Amino acid sequence: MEEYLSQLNEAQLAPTIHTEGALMVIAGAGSGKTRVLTYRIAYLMHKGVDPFNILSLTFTNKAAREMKERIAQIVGKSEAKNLWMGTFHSIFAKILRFEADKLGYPSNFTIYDSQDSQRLISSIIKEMSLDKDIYKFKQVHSRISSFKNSLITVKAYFNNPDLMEADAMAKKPRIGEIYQHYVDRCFKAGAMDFDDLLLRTNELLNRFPEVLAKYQNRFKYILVDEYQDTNHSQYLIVKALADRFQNICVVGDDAQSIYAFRGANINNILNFEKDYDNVKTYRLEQNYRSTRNIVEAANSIIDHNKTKLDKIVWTANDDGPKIIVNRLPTDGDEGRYVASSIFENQMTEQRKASDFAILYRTNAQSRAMEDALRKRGIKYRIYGGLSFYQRKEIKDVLAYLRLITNPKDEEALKRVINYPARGIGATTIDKLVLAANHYKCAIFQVMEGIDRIPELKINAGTKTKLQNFVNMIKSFQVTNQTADAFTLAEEVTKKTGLVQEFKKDATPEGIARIENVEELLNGMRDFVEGQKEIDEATGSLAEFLEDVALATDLDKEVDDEDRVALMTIHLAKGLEFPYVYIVGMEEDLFPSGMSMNTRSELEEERRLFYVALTRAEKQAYLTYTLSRYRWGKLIDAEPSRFIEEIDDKYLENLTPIDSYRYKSLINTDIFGAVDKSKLRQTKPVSSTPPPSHKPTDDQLQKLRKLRPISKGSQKVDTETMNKLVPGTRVEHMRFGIGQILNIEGSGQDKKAEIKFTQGGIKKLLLRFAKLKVL
DNA sequence: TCATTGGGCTTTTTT
DNA sequence: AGCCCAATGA
Repeated sequence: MEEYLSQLNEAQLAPTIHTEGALMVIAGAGSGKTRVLTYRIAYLMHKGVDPFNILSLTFTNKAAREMKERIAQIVGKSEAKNLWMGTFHSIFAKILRFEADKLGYPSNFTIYDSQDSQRLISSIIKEMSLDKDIYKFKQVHSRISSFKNSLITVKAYFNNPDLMEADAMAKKPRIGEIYQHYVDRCFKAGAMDFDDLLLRTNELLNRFPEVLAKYQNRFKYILVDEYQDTNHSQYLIVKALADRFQNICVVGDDAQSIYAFRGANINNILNFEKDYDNVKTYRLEQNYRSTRNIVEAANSIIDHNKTKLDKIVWTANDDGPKIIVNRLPTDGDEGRYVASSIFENQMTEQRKASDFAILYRTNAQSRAMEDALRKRGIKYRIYGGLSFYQRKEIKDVLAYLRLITNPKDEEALKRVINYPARGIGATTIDKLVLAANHYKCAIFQVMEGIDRIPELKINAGTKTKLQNFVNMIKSFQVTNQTADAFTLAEEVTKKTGLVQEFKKDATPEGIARIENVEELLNGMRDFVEGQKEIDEATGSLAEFLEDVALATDLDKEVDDEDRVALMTIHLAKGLEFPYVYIVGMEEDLFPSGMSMNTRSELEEERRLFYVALTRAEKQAYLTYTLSRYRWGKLIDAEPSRFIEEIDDKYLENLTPIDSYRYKSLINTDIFGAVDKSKLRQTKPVSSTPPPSHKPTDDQLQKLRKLRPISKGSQKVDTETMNKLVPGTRVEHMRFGIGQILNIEGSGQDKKAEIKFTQGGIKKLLLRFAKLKVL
């Protein structure tokens, strides 16, 4: 047996060497699933499987890179580099580039990021003269995105009366038309958005049996990490590719499913056993990462969820310190507390800055943390938020580069055609767009043939300006034939006047902008150098742009500087830190006010909390405030229900509970009044205590049986609930005024279907919806 | 056509 | 409080 396999425990070894057939690995937090995936691939290769035949889909590019490095250490670099390993988006973007002509796309198609998509949708809404207050571009985008992720094409949409009716009821009857225009415009621009990378892959595999066969035969072994976060579109791709050999291994943890909001379907993992023949399921339940206190506290949280797979996470680690809970007056104080606590731990425990992470629910919370850390002189790095490649100045440079590789790219064109200002104004652009729509071609093509379209009525001066622009781009295209990406980019920033434009601004921000552009150019130089080492890569501009489009903030190489990490909980998935501070543990923030209306949304927030807590190896801190700045205003806050849900024995409260402030929405009746007699009622009923050492199989069986499925502990005043009958007019905090159409379910699960004057029909769980009878 | 200003909107999370 | 966009005047 290979030496590396001895590093695995029994539970990890079994799925690692089970190479044939379909298997599912349910892996608790910190149970070593990455190790299983890595060694499994190494093992396959040792058994003689060609790396070309292995497809491994990961959640981030960083995870892929790290796994590849690890595998390279075991099987050798030259073998490992042939593995197909990456995110769904990056792997299938490569395949789509190769097969693009079959779908009528150019192989150098652009990838639109969310901002590009939203700008395009915005302009479509404007061109259709629709009310932008009703058709909000972000909402429309997310609606279209969800269609695409469910494989609902424009045609399918118009064939589905339910969907159309739902949009009509929401006062947005023209969503379908917007969708139609959006798809057409993307296609015409030679652009795919993020969702297209999956949708078009499905199209490719469905429409072309020979292509399907080719990739089925190629990918004899398929591995999917974070399977619980795959959406329907991804699910179908995997299913199609695995169909022939059925050598598929999916790894996931239903308790860490946190992407339902972008279409992830938890049923993919819950139903895996039905999808393939003879599925073998393995469980990794021993946590190696965290102290027992943290593991058990996390278990006590997830116990509140109804929908979950049977799984008991335990650890042999020490108890460790309790989770510290602290209440602070404001968000500023919260930041100062966290900063000084980090400072203290650094001193007393001799810890590096990189041993600490501050996790929050929303990016907006980072500011208070930053300020405090900066004042204390603690180095930090913020991940996510406005990522490097989303900054305006970077996008400006990239837009020129995009336009050079794909002149049809409409969003890139509109971004730079008059930046820096060259006298091509909105009127002219509108005319061009109109003509492009009319002739069903790209704007750039209209500009090239401007002399042949006299009806445009563009005056001679403007015409010259347009021609100069076209010629400039064309000359860059010539350069692109011979020069590498870095050389070209340098020329572009100079000749377009971008550099001069940026230099006009001498403010600190302006200087930072120039530095960012320099950093981008340096990054391109590194890229060109790096690509020379890879066989298939050409170091072309197109390749660089693809990497950039699909890069996440986590992927960016950083100097090895020792810094505290600040990020959202979503971004922290898969990472671990000795010390973790989870800040903003307040109702309406975490759980988010947007996610408290249905049980499933609330359960997702709870899983998010579970993810946050299980990032901690040694010590976790939870903080909340009494009031915090939101939307520029100081507003009152109350502690998150999630704090209450953890059994007290795992917590050390630095600020004992002040009973009148400590009210949770659960205890608030539907009229908003607080029933003080019920204040402490939601303390978790002590369930079967989690085992403190490795349980025997017998014990595990028993625990699984005893495990309560639902708590159903909150009582709601039935009398007030009974007032809510169909026809009642009610007011909701967020959705405004509406009328109850229907009531369903009973007791704790009673739901009302409500038609709101604005925002359409919503189904709300009465226990959580703060409804006022009118 | 361009620059400035004021108003409105934002905050859920991301490939 | 900050960002983006639209309206306004030069």
